[in-house]
Amino acid sequence: MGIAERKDRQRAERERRIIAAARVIAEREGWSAVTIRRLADEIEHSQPVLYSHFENRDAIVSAVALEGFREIAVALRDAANGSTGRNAVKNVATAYLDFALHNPALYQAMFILPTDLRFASAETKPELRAGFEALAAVVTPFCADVAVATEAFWAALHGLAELERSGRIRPNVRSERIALVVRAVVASGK
Amino acid sequence: MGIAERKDRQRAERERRIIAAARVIAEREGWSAVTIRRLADEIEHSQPVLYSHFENRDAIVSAVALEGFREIAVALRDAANGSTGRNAVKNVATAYLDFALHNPALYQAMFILPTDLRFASAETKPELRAGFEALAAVVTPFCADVAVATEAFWAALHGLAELERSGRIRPNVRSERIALVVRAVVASGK
DNA sequence: TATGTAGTCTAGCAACGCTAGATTATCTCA
DNA sequence: TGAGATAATCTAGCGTTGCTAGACTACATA
Repeated sequence: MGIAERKDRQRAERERRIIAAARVIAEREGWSAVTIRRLADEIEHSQPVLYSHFENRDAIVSAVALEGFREIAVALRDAANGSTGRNAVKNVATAYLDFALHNPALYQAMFILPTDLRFASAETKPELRAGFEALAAVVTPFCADVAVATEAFWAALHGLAELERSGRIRPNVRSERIALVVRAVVASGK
Repeated sequence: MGIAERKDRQRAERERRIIAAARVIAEREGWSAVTIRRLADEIEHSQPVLYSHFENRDAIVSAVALEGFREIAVALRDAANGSTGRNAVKNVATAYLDFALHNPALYQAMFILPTDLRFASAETKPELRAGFEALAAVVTPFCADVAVATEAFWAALHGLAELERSGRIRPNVRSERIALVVRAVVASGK
């Protein structure tokens, strides 16, 4: 009987719609506009239904964040593809900032809002590793301790994204800052 | 008559107590525990009194953040004092991370939570400039475009602080990452 | 056709930021 | 000194939030 399967499919589809609605509302009106009641309206069900999918509101944010980690990994890999050495570093750095600044709410879910995602440990989900590894890949040719260098590279990019997003550094010299970071990564190698 | 002066003093003292209470609670239990009712209890007044001091809850966070900007400027200047060149860069970088990681709630108010503070423009308050200038001072010997280099240096430090605070990078290799950033700043000069 | 089970909804709790309007304390001036 | 104006403060409550207990409904099994 395919009844159970159909129900499973419908349930999964509903969950997808919750996550998609949360993301759209967050990107359009900010995360404070993403309320349980609003999401319930959006999927045309009552509020308790949301709690049969997610433990609480934070878990919904986490689900959106996870989507973001999958997407940024793809974006970074794409950016690295076809180029090597210094150019690869620059392309990846630029892609990272583009991603962060074009999807501010998504990036916020990934890095700012409280989530239950685990990092930097053995049980870190592969989705969360993928982006890090894309950064590591382009950094590798230039350094001895890849792990440390990648963490520093990542931190620089995250800092640039956050400070620019919150209006603390000048938007019009972004490429100069990127150039500086790229030069630092490349120079640290020799 | 000193009556008006006494009242002004008492009012200022009460405002100080509100800010101090907010900071203590935030540092102990997180910013979500900092509610208007809780602060009103703490200063032994009713809630509306708080709104005679601050426009809304965000303004209280901003006041705490401003305190943080004053303190970090002092910490960075102290760290730079007495050393020069490469050592000064390293001391300031270390002091920045120590400050951020020892006062997580304060740092969060300064950089993460929504506030009405203005940055990177003509009417930026001097308190907000001071820290930036302390960073600029130690970077200056090593670069042509000081403004851009300082922004990048700041971004790297902020990224390191944030990623470590949120458990995304390994705490036990902090000094290696700092060394790398310092090397990058120094190398970018020549 | 009766019974058990999953799924969903209605209704409401406690806590939140914030505020209108009543109340109390303080100052001014005849 | 006492009456009226002004300023400071409080009580009480609005609308909204995340979350949930308990009622209800639809469906599968016997």
